[in-house]
Amino acid sequence: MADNDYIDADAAIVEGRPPPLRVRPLDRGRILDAAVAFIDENGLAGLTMRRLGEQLGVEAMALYRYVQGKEELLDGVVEVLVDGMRADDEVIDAPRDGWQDFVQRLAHGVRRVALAHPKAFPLVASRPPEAPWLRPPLRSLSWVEAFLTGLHSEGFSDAGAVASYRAFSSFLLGHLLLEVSTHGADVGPLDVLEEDPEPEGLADYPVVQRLRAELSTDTSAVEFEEALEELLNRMALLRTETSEG
Amino acid sequence: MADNDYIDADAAIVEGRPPPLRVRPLDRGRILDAAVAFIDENGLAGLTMRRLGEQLGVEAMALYRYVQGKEELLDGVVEVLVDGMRADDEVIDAPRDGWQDFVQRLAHGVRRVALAHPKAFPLVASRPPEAPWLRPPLRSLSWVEAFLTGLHSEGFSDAGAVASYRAFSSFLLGHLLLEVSTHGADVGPLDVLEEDPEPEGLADYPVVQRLRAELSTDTSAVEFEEALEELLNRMALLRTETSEG
DNA sequence: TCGCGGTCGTTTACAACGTAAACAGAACCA
DNA sequence: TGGTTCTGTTTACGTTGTAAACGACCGCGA
Repeated sequence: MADNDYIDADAAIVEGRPPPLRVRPLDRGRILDAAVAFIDENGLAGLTMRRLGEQLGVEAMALYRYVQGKEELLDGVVEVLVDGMRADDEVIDAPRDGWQDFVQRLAHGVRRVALAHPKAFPLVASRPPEAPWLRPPLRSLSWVEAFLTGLHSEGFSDAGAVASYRAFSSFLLGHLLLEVSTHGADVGPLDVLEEDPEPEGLADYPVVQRLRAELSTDTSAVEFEEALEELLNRMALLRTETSEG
Repeated sequence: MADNDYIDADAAIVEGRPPPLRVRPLDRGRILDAAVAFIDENGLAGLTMRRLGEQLGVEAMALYRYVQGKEELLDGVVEVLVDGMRADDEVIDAPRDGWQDFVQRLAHGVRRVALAHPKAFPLVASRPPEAPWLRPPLRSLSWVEAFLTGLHSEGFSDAGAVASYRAFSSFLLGHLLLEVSTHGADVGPLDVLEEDPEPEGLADYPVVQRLRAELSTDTSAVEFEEALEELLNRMALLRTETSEG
């Protein structure tokens, strides 16, 4: 497509303008961001090397200079999301108002990203971890380091910190995937989610039919907070344990 | 491929044998079972209409008489798994030794399937639910009906039963996906998981490096039981609540 | 016995995909 | 100026999901 939309670099130079470098040099970061945006809009299944290139004004093969292939591109998307979980308003790398506040801020950072990218978040959960000591969704070394160091500095034992890491992981995974799954998760090629679905097949399931409204209402926000509170209670127990199991 | 490996039906009939119907008539159930087996062996990414047909001794297009397409096939796989969660030794459709035992048996039924099919289980978690009142992983009407009815018969209020359903769902999702993700989840085309990975990049992450062994050890079995116990405690509170939030 | 629709699987075909390899223009450094 | 490098394009190939036409077998009524 790009055939003569190059900028005349020579003309620019003689006029004293800074060299415009064509249109824009393209780099791994831009590609990854574009991929996230694409998934947000079109769903994971719609992501294609060719279409992603098109969105960047470039041919598909151009991407291969910055990512090894599609698999690595998806890993990069996960990387972007995981890193994005920390870039909150403030730095949240270390506890400042106690470990409970620390953990709360981390949890909300993760949730914010999950809700911002509901169609991409399942990737964070389902891609195989790159090391056995990294579990989704906190699957980056710096994340885990920050988490363990933070708890450690607040009086957690090694075992208590590790146990907390696991409890925190499964808490986030369960609640956020559930929340995100109601709000357009995986989604096939191009799916049209019908709004108010079949009231027919429910005949054999009277209880579901009766509680259909309650089951459909989205209470995930308060549930998240309540469950987070419980997690903190559990972690408080882990903190004061001397031995462990 | 099948060109003359048809059985001579006439010869069979004159000899009094039952009509052999070629080799085997192929049906939706066999296709779905084969798909599950295929994912177990080769991973989700390796599943292909052609390869699945090949495994069934049939051309790819033959499958299209029983499933609409690949999307519907994957939905069928989820269906098989979800149904398989109930087919335990005993029927677990109703409480018999109290609701706690009931919930425990359900949980272990789900866990058994997740561990039996670690590469397929993420499908149960990440496919979009077919109705807003069904949440993964208990995403079938009969499952939810059994769950709610069971709790209801044990003294749970409507709101308490629904809240329990949600807590149960996110509990299962979190713990089982975490467990399964360490044991070969999504996995790309054909991936060779290295065993003992890079000890190099850990230089900047001393705490992770020091706790690397603890982080890698698999304690999911006991964690599952402990967290299940906590869930039961939470549900016990839900049961005795008169009003709700 | 004949034929005739129905069922089941195959064959052929095509657009779209991921990606290797060769290429071409711009940028840079001598 | 003339390579060398950097960046994106072009071309090409094998694989995928799937529509459409086809053909072999079955069971049937005449």
